[in-house]
Amino acid sequence: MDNKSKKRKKIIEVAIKLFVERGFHGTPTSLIAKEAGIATGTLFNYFKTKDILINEIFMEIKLEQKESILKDLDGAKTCKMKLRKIWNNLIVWGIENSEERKFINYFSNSNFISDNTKTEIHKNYKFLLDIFREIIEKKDMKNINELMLILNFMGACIFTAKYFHITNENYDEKLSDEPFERFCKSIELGDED
Amino acid sequence: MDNKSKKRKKIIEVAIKLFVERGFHGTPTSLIAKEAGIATGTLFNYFKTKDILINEIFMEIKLEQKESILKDLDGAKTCKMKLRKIWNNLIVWGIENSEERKFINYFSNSNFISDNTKTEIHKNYKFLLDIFREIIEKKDMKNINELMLILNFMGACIFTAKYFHITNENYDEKLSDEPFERFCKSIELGDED
DNA sequence: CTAGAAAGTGACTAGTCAGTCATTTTTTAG
DNA sequence: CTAAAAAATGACTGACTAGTCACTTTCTAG
Repeated sequence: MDNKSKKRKKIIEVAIKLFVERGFHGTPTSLIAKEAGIATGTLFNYFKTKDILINEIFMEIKLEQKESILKDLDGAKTCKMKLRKIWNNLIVWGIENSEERKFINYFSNSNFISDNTKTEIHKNYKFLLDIFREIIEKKDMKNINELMLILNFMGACIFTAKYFHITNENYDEKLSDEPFERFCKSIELGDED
Repeated sequence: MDNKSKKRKKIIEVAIKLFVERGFHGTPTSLIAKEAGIATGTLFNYFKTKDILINEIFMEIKLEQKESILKDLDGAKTCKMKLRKIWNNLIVWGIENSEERKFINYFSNSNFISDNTKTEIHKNYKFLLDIFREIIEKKDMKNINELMLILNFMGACIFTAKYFHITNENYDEKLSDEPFERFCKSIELGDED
């Protein structure tokens, strides 16, 4: 990686940490620059405004998160295997990228992230819908509410992740599998599906 | 209610809205005062500092939320009836108190809320633990992880609520009951339990 | 080496903010 | 009514901030 990319990465890294710790307006650009080891003016060579900075950070994290979620998904043959892969990938990403996870959690519903950014990300997360549509079709769950089902899955997954954040325990795939199996049981998704 | 309580309530009401819209540091005390129809100095007669203001708001909302969750819980005889009551109460509270819900969602994990406030609230939410301990005992689920079970329930409930926030549909208890029944099925909690 | 381009710098500007306090207005009690 | 207490006011202070820009340093291509 060239010097410029490195510096850019460093800015983003410290900005994530500071924004999570102190909020958007609570974090002076001068402090971000100082922590990144550059002058204030230099920061604005990389990001035109503070608003653009936080939006680009948000976008980049969400795209990285997406890549992590999709990792090794091709190897999963059945729907249940796919869901388990996503489940584990998402939780592990949150544990291994703690600051990024907090950043997303904190700013997802804030007005600092523009509608434009939110729309762009939404497009990039359509893949989740496709996976669930496959399940609904295969299991012939005609009457189920699609969005409700996805939210159920995400809720179960995110709150399982929360368990590991709260307790600070190392990730235990066997323990994490219990709520996953409960979720599958609740929609009668078997190993063969 | 006397004039002082009314004015205090008005300050809290507009502060919630503004904090959600603009963040903590993005909301000047002068603006809060203006929107509440008082002078800046008056605001500080009611709340000694801006920090105290946001912490008191957080505390009051959480206590109101608790009261709502517990409403009519005495009438529920079985464990499942209790859970269903909590489930509905929590979702309805979030729909009827949209700004308060957003405020809690936004600031729960922020550093603007002091550890003191967080600890105090934690004490006030122990009742949830008791209800789940009763279920675990009754259903003889010795090997289940207590915290994980509670988080599963909360996740399912909160993300079902999210469905209604996203779609902006009116609350449909029948639709909401589907994920609730799925949750019960997943832990084999029947109507008789 | 050199000269022009690119990157970096930080003092500075114009504006903002939390909280104060001397003063005014309103309320209360006799 | 009156006088003292309580509540409200808003101009003001000292501190801070996003973003600029004239200047310096570093890099690059010939």
